[in-house]
Amino acid sequence: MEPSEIFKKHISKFTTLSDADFEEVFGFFTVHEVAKKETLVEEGQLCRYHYFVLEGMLRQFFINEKGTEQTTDFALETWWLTDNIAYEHQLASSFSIQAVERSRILRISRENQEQLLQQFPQMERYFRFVYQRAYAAAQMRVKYLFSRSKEDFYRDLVRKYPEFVQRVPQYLIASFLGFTPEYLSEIRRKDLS
Amino acid sequence: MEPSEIFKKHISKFTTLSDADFEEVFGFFTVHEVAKKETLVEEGQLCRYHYFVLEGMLRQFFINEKGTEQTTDFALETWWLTDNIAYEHQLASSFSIQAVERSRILRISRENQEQLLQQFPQMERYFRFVYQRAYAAAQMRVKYLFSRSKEDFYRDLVRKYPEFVQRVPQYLIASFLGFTPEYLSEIRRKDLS
DNA sequence: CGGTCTCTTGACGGAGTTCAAAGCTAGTGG
DNA sequence: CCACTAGCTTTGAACTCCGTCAAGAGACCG
Repeated sequence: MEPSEIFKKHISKFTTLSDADFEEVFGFFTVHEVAKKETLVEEGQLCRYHYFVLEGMLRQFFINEKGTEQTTDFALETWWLTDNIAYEHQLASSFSIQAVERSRILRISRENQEQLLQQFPQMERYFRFVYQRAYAAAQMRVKYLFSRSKEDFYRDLVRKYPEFVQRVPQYLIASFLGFTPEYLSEIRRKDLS
Repeated sequence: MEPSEIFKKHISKFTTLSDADFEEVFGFFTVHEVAKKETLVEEGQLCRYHYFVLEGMLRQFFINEKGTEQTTDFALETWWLTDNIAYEHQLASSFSIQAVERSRILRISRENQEQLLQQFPQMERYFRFVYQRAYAAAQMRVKYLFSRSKEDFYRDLVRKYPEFVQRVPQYLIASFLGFTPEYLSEIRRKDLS
């Protein structure tokens, strides 16, 4: 499917735009191919763009005090991703963003997004939904982080998103769930017997 | 300060409304006094409203598997709070919401909020900012939860928000940081010597 | 096939929990 | 306005989950 088609389909879930308007709106974005493990944002650098995943998968992570990568988020098809604070105020980013797989994405700069919203106020509604949904997901994530043991994190993930667990290497699963690959290994061993 | 004044001041940070429009917008909300420990939303029940804190403090929590309250969020003056998923889709709530202190709040129902947004599209911009900010805060929260020990959680909180730590009982601090009151006590003892 | 990622195994240690009991404090009613 | 009590906070001992370190076994890519 064409990038514009994917994006149009997503927008039309939340707001209405004429075909002519959509063409113009789409002009604010650029399409990019990114290779597996390619970095889009580097922790500590400016975060200039907001990313929309057309195909593939991005992840957000930071380097913790022990010097290991802690993954905080994955973005799959039709999800937006950026370091919101760094993007909004054009500050140094607290996270890196990297492609997990070969991906196709849309990208928009801070200035373009602001201009887009000025010119097409209907897009305020679209982004209101996008942020509301993302916030709701983050709220549930926090609840989840507090409600279960690390062992349960893994078991639940396997039960709810088996294809995702297949799609992603184990060390990233461990990094996302906040524990060591060694411990993940131990859980998996238990599951076999 | 008058409720309408507090709210108007907040709205005007993000969008512009004429005085006449503001009057009408304000009509979609109702003002309420809530007593200390009064419950606004009960886990498992419908979450009918979105709350805006004028004065005082609300908290959001759930009952974890061990049967103890886990606080996930506090909302102070000018912050919005609700269970976003339950509110948006009018489903059973995953959280309870309770007043920590005697508070004054604004309240809007799901239907009214939708109608408000239809009638005053400028308010889409306002809520877009509200959710964007809340999402950004939640994103940093997740990073934070992964990057420090529980001992550091407490130390950082005291350093960054000493008035807040004074304002709230210790068992709520422990519940918010995700550890036991006993362990909090142990940390405090260390700090004295 | 050779080397570099990735995953597994096991021994040990420490941060944080649990349980039980005692000391404190603040709000309530008399 | 004082006294009583329920609810908060502190202590200490035993225990557990999970991280660390080190080393070996697979697996995948050029």
